[in-house]
Amino acid sequence: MKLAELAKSFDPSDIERRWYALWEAQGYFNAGFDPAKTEAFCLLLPPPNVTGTLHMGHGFNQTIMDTLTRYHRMRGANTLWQPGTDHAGIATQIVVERQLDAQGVSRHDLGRAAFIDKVWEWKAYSGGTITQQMRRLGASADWTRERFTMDADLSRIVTQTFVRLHREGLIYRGQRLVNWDPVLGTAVSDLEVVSSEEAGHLWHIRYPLSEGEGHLTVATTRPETLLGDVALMVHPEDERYQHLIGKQVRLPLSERTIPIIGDTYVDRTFATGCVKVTPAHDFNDYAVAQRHALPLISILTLSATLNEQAPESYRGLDRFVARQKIVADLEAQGLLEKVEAHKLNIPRGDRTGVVIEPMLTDQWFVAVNKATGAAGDQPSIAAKALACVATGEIEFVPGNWVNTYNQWLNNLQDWCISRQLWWGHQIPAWYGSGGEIFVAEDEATATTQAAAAGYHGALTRDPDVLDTWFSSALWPFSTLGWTPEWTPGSNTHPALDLYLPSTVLVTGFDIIFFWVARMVMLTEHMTGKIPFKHVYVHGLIRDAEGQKMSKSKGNVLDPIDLIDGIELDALVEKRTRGLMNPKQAAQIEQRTRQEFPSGIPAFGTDALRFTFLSLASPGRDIKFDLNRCDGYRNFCNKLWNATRFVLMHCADQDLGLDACTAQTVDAGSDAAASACSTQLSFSFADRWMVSQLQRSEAAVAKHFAEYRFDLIAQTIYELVWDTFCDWYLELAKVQLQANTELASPAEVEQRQRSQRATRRTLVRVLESILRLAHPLIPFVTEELWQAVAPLAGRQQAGTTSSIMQAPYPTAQLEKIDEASEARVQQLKELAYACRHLRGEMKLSPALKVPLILCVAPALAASDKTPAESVTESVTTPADWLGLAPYLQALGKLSSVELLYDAQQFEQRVASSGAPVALCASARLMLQVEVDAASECARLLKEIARLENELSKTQGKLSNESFTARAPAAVVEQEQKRLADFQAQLIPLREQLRLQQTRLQQ
RNA sequence: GGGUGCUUAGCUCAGUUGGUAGAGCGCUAGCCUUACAAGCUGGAUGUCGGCGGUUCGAGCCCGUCAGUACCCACCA
Repeated sequence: MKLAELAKSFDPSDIERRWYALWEAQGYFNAGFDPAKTEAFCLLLPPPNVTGTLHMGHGFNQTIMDTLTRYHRMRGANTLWQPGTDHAGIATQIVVERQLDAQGVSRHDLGRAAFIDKVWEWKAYSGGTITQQMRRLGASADWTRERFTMDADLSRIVTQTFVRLHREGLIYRGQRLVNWDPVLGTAVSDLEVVSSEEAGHLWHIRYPLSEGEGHLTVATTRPETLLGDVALMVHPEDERYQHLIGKQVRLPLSERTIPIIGDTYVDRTFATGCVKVTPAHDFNDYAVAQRHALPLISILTLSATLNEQAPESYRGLDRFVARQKIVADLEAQGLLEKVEAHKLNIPRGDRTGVVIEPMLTDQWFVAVNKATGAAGDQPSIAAKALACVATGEIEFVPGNWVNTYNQWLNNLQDWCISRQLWWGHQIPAWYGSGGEIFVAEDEATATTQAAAAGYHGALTRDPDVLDTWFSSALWPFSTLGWTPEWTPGSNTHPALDLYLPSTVLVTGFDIIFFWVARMVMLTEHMTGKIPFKHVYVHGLIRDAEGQKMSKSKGNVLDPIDLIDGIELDALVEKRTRGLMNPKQAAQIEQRTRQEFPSGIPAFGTDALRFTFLSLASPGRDIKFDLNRCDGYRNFCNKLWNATRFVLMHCADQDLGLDACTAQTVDAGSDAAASACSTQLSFSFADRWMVSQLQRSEAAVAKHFAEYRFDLIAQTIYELVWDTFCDWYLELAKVQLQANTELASPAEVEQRQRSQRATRRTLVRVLESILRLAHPLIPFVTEELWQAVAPLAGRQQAGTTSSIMQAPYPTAQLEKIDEASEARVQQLKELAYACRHLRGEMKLSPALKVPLILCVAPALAASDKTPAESVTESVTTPADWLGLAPYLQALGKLSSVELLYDAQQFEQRVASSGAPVALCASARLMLQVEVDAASECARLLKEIARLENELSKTQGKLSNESFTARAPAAVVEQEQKRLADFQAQLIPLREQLRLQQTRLQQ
């Protein structure tokens, strides 16, 4: 590509789609199976809901995964990013049911088969949305291996796993109290219930004693469940009630009498200290009933209306309607003592928002705490999952998430895996007419099993499906083509051999329980392998105020809108469309218009990705700040324009590549290096740039190893902007200036060799930077690399290779050049001193002024030996002369005059009264007329600053315990500072005296 | 009740063996400087939440208090 083709400004939309399509078509994302490669890197995409759309959390999560994948791929590993989607049983079924509702049809009207067909239709319609959006983010997942949890092969593995676990006694069916969603009509797991504090009441109800006068008063938040009470309970040591234990009370509104029992579960200090026991409708009461062998009386139907166990007048009433009627009836009978306002935690289904009802039902469970092994002598799956982390085989990053993981697994109850839904993996269990249970991979096998057991009647398959997370838990091996016959290393299952365990799981903390722990349990048990080696846990993306993004708050950002930009009206429409509560629309609209008065500009994918990465500090949620996006779009533009600069100076120029190819220099061969030296003459600035590059490369490698994406981004940002653009390009401009006044042919020759070296450094450093940055910002780097790589000898002109196939840069520490670094450091300090002086003097940037630079040792007045400073690394007049042209350019100087005689310098200062700055032992004087008064003020300020520093340092050094106990290097450093401050103060005070004299005249 | 974070410039955040407090954005003064005004150059801005301890020395380590956020468990 020629310079002419690189637009003046960077336009992301133009390049993004083009490159993605090409990468995918070329198969660059495909899993690696190269036996010659020693490393393997594998990532599992946490499968998003197949019918979902991309949100900021996905964008963040996937940017991290893609960055890791691209990094390891370029580093030469066999690489697989395994994508796929989840059938998301409950969520998807709800969506389709709502669509049917809108047409006035229920799923029961359709019937199971027709309903499932409808869901598949919906999946076919909307199933590609999220994976298409992932592509917009640049996600380099191997789409040829994309899986869906309900694919035939994955479903088969689900069944096989279920059957095996059942055979091993680790899956069982039983009647238990489970969380029941009465609207959805299914059980849900503990994790799918969210409790939040809501305003309610505490009803104080009198239970008359069966014998004699009096009553006990019970406080309850759920008066309607009174009909299912089987006892009253008091604390056995409660003196108020002790004597009543063993007596009976009459259950109000019912003909039953129930006993009074004692149990230490009761808190004597809360309410009346007397509790009703309703084991069929409360988890704690259920446990009490088990302890006391009490009966269970369920008074609710599965849709939470009162059933035939309730007195006739209540039957058929909804639980909340029944509550009102019961309270009214109690009041009428004088049994309602009082009603108090009371805040309590209400459990709701996380998908439906419906109040969850503990319900006694038959369900399937995974026995997570049951010993495994044929003889029952092996640890439970939960214990094994704990062990994988305890031994360090699986490592959490950041490490403190281990606590969360351990705590959960240590308190784990059996996992209810059956759901009374239609969309999902149907449970492979068949029932005989007498309740016989046959679990098998298919009906034929079940029939055979039944026959063997002596049952020859009809079989009915269990209508229930499995919890979505059951199939998700198998994802690490089900996506890799697992079969029960797999033995590791047998070459029959190459993907499993290479990619199980995967390298790292990248996830938010919210699914450690849902997914991470369950993957560890089931993958370990089924395959004997851990599912992944590292778990990188990242934070949640929040809005600018730190609020969770949610539809109802109307603060959701769509990553695609940040990439493409969106008009205000469209954004408002999007945020207010389809609200559960349409009343919020006005407020959301107002806030949106206030926050984004002109909509959201298009930042492009690279800027968005860079923003995510630079915000990815460990252990922190992320307040997403659009200003950062803006800044990183500017960064992409900076890189773009730096490339324009390099191309402008290097395209069609002699870069010395013929004698000295990129590869041979990389190899560090002496022969190549000597061939180079005849053509190339690298300046200290060139060597400094190369040296800085090595340091950044080493830093990036370290940060990748530690998953510090924020620091990777920061390192690259600083390398590009500060080091390469702000300094090296400016230095290179000086080196590339056409010098027409060279006298001898030898000087001309030397100039050519030097400029050739500079161009070469420009091109090769830029080319390395592009590769270094590619995993973070893939699109702009690819686009620019196409233009730069041929110049750098990395790519043959006219070929179609990609930066994706180029190797990742690694630091060559032998190229670190401390001497050149010291010289550039000195040059920078001199430039800063000039600029600072100019600023203080309020000189126009357009005005070029002469500089007189005194480099004689000016410390004669000090009896201390000047400690070594960077200045002393430049020793010869020739070196000083070498710095002059750079300083002239960087400091906007018309000329640089060097003085080696301090006295002479001081005379010049005295005669002109010009401002002087200090830079280590060098002194700089700008030859400009200054106002003596303002110069005095400036000097006083500077002297005061130095005196303050000086006294701090003196204080330290006069402290004997400091000099005695601090390390020698630290003491030495303080002594050096002291000397420097003293040395600097001398000329400043002299200068001040001079200016004050002028002022008086 | 149990657990985990966080508190550093106006805002968002870095600060990894304890040794001179940083970045971006914003603010401000000035610049169309031959890659970039999505830019360049200069400047201002901090009792590093409070208190106590360890140490020659603490933003960092320890204790404690306060504020704040989240996770788990739910006293009916």
